[in-house]
Amino acid sequence: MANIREIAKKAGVSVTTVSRVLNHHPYVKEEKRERVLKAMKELKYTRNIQAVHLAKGYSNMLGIVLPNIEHSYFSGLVTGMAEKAQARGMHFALFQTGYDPLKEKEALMSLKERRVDGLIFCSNALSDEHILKWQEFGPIIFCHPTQHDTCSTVSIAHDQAFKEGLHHLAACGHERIAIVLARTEGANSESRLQAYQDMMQSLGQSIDEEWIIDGKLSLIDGKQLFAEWQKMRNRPTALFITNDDVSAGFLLEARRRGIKVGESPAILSFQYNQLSEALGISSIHIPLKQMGQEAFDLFDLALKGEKSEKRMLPFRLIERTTTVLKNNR
Amino acid sequence: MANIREIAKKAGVSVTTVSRVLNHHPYVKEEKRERVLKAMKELKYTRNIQAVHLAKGYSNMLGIVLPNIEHSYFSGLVTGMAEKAQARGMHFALFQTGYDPLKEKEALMSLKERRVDGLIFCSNALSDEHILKWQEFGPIIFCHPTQHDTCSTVSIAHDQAFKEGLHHLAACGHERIAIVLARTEGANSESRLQAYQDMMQSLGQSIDEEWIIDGKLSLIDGKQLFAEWQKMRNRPTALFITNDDVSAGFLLEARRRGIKVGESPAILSFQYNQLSEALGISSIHIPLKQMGQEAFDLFDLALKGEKSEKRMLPFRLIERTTTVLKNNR
DNA sequence: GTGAAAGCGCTAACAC
DNA sequence: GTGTTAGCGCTTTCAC
Repeated sequence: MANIREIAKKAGVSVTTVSRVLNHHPYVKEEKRERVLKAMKELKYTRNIQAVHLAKGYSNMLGIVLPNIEHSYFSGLVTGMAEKAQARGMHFALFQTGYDPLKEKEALMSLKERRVDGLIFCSNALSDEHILKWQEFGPIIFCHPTQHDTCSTVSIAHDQAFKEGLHHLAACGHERIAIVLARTEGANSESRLQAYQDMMQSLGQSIDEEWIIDGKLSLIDGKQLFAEWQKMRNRPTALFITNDDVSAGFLLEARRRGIKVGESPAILSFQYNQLSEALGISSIHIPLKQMGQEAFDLFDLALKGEKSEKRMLPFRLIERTTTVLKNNR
Repeated sequence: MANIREIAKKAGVSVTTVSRVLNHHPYVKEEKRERVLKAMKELKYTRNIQAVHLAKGYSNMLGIVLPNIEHSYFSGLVTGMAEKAQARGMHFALFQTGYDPLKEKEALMSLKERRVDGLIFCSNALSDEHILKWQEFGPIIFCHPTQHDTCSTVSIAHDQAFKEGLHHLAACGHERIAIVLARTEGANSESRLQAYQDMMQSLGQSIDEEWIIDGKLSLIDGKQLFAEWQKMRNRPTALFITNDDVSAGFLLEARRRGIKVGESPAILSFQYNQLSEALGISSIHIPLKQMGQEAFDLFDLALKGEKSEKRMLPFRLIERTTTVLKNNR
């Protein structure tokens, strides 16, 4: 593979001139530019991007850290980021963590090693503080709210959305409400638990510990959840499920067993993907693609040295068939 | 950020020795090694991976080329590849093409630029010949069968699977069978069309051009497909759908309208993901994750200079509720 | 075992 | 406008 020196020799110019042509520097005589271009074509030259990056001190590469790309929540985010990245001529690497802190650490190491110019974190097994210590090596963006003001974040107002969801269920006449989370130790979980407790208290309803369910992520988990719900001693009349795939699994299993979801059990979901739409599941819509796009924008701004920014995206509760006004007998 | 020279100075050794320590070269006196290690710790040293890659001439990076990560087929493949890549200490970049040949070209350029060491192609808007011309710059693996023997491939026996599917539908008593493809110009489409025509001929059934449907990719497309099916003048009794998401959309829409899928319409699907399983859709199971893993293995072997290899994975037709023996009245 | 020095391929002062 | 040259940070040959 030809390099810049060979091109220079062939075109009878210096390497600087070749470099100038390569980088569209204005001060190159047209005649020389053409000789260089010709030489490049003849030698089928392509610049070695690694050398460029080493010399320039960046990698033009974004790292996206997420638990699992098979989950529609994350693939939705990635799609938004990828669109923007592509438009900006930037590439990206995926770091799948499976919520493993060690894997997150590896992503952080890649930042320090300069494999990537920055990271967008959609996974947070490590604490925010810990992650943000690595900011000295490049921008880090979160897709969840955090109180640390040194980093940019984009998210919806999770606790507000969560409260609104609970209110909706209460307004439908439910008091015995369960919540279903992906992970109780997640970034949003604590404030959600608080909101849940507050709401239940205001309903004058004591919480059965069975009603706080976690570790539910997939369609299969949702199917299983239905079975578990049926077996509960103190069965809730409504489930607030923070993930569309789980909700879909629940609903499909209910239907399969001939049980209608709506009055009881009612389910309210989060995220709003194609599947929950097709199934008519009431859900709180998160604009995932937009969120991904804005996460990239924030990353790009941070690269340019702009100061950090917290962006809050709108959410929307969409009532479908799985939450209806309950006949309180 | 400290570099190797500063470490050398601090430890009172040469850069060579530092490099040896970094690369676990055996010939370093224990005492010096410890001094170096100490200096690295004190200066919080991390090697600049770009410099390493430039010097070594590789990037330790795999490029995965696919149309769209939001599609479960591709995220399934990626999951398999990512597992293996991670275990091998290799990173990967995603190239989403949306079936756009220009985007595929960009991935090929990244190979030539040495941004990635090789590519796994799960998208093929460009012809195989065209893509394989770029092999001089690094290994290229296909996830579809190809007659070119210079590259490694992993896939299931698509046409055989397709034939088996058609036979199954015929055995259920169907003669008026439609096929639903993602794209008629895809890699497998030609042989599928041939198999379809052969089968229909052997059933003594002429093909209505309405029965060859393409451009169906998503759940929404599947819902719409159901509506289209209902409006057909010459309505087929069975649809062979080459994609689980489309099948699921079709089935859900049918159910919503109170129409039972099984005898007519019957649907047979391809891929077998969680959703089609939950819905009880008859489907031809493709071991996606394994396919991804083996694709990576082949890539790794190719990097090591091993000769190319064609791997064929087993498929399995799983009968569920959407194909049943038809009462031919 | 160890170090000097010549790369890897490109960029960007700086001088002309 | 153009060329010389010193980096970017690491690896690796070669001599000792």
